[in-house]
Amino acid sequence: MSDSPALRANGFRDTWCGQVLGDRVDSSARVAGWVHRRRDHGGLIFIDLRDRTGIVQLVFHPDSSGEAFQLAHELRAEDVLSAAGSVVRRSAETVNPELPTGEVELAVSAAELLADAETPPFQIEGFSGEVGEDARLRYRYLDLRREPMREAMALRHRVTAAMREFLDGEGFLDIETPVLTRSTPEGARDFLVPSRLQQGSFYALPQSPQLFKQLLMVAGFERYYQIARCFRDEDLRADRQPDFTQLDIEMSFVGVDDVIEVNERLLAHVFERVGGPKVELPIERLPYDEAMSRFGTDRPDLRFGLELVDLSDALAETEFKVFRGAIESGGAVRGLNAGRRELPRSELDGLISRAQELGAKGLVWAFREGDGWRSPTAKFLSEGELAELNRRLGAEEGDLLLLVADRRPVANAVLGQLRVDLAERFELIPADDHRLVWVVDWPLLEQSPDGERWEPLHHPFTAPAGEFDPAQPGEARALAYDLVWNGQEMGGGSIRIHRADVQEKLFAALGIDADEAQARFGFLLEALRFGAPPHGGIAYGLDRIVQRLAGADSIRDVIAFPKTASGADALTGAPAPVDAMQLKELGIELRRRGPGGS
RNA sequence: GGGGGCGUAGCUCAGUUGGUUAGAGCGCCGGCCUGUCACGCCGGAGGUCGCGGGUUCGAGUCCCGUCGCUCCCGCCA
Repeated sequence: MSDSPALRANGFRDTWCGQVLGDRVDSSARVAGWVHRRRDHGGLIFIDLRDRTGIVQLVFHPDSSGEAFQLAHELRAEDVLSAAGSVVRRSAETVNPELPTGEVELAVSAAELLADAETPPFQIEGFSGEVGEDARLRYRYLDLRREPMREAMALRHRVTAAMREFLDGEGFLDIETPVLTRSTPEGARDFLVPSRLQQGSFYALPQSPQLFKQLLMVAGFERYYQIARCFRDEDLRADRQPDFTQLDIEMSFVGVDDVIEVNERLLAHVFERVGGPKVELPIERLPYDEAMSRFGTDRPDLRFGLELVDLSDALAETEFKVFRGAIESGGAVRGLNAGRRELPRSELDGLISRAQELGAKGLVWAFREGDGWRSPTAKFLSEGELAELNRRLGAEEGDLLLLVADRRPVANAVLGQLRVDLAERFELIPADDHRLVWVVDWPLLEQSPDGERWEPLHHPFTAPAGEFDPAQPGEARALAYDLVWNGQEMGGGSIRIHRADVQEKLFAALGIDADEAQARFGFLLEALRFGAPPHGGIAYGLDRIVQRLAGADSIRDVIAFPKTASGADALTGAPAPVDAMQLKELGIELRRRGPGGS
């Protein structure tokens, strides 16, 4: 092994691999990194050396340094190497146009093996097919060496850097809030942390810094932001992790338009800085009611049509019991025209299954044929009804029509999702198209599924538009806004209640009596009595934003150390049992789940 | 909590109707090679077919259970 004290005396490197470029020809360079690939020609050895910035080709000649040449012969993938030599221009026929550093190479005169590596469980360089997630997560530190992950992490950094740059320029202060806190009602299940000093009591990890940022407004900071870790103990999805990151923003003395205005400039700045899609300002705003009626969802994907149509009043007199029943019980018949399609019966059945999975009792499919329908349902409808449905759906010969008769929220949810499924199935979504939209004018409250209570659509600190009338809770509108990007929710926020009496009124409407309100949110109500400015803000799902910008399928691909679908960390083995001693200190006893237990 | 998909060499995968010795590519190991860059050529090693049970003369293949990964529904902004 070559041991070069001289090399190390000068430091391990003076140049990043990716920066060994044409302008350094005839100068010396010292690089350090990982052995990406070795091409041993017997009397001449090439090593591709990789660091975070890229790859450079090292050339080892036996006559320039026998010692280094011998070392190069023994190198293996992922060995850690420092090498010094002179940067030389490659001859024209040996230039590698695929490589940014491909016009030059480093003719090595000295090299030192800094660490040797076992054969990695999967290949770091490309061309090994897509590596399975089990292996990637188990050896995440190796997965992170691979180019897509290096790029994702660098992109994520550039995104947060651009966010900080913009917000700093706008006078926002970055202030941290506690991670050990108390449960706040964002709606999700809390992660709990037992207290040792106060046994039987628990901290909750924050689902968002919501209450603390409101307190910061009371404190007079006026403009705050934080790139904040948030925790929600719910099942995972491709775009949901139990711990995730928000860009959290709050401002004082603002209304909806003020918050939106700053945030539009923020988004335009960030996207421009990281080479994201061009953001046309102002971003389109879509009222909640319109989103629901046209797209069946509060997070519509505007990149394609297939809009929903209400058909109820064309069917008021229908003999078809399924439709009639839905309408008479206060529901609706809604439909969409998927365009001229051919689908085998198996796929139509698949659509029905999907509709049922989404909560519908059934799904009517039909193809327009002449003045009527080719459909199992056609025989239940009159000629006049069929003609009118065709007219309303804009159905032309051969168009596939889908109808759902149900309670309005169900009909919307089902058709809203089928609309997206069909757009993907028929490839109706233009590549490289991006549509941002603010969904605004939200209802403040909605009825709980059992119809017993009113619940906030956002959270209970959202300000109502105008006076809140407790006698008409369903009528109230919220000063709230969500940012939707290609049908995915990227962020949401609202103007907050800044008066204690209004906040108390809202708690009451939510069924939280004065005592409970005092116990859970007394500190907030108290703070609001000490001069709280009007304020509002927003929180973005940072992981989702970076995912979209990276074109990744899952937020796991833009998180350095994500959890698996079962909430485990495949690398560290968390969550894991703890010592009996630790439990004892916390005053916690584990009850073993026995055969008769539950 | 429910439904779907997957689990075979280090990695990515193939494996027919249940049939005798389970394959490929890449990687790995050894040898040769002075202009390669997915280097090339020659040779080689490497398997608890996730795990447990069952059916069968015989199971990678069929059945039951279980574990893990993943997608979706519920849940969750």
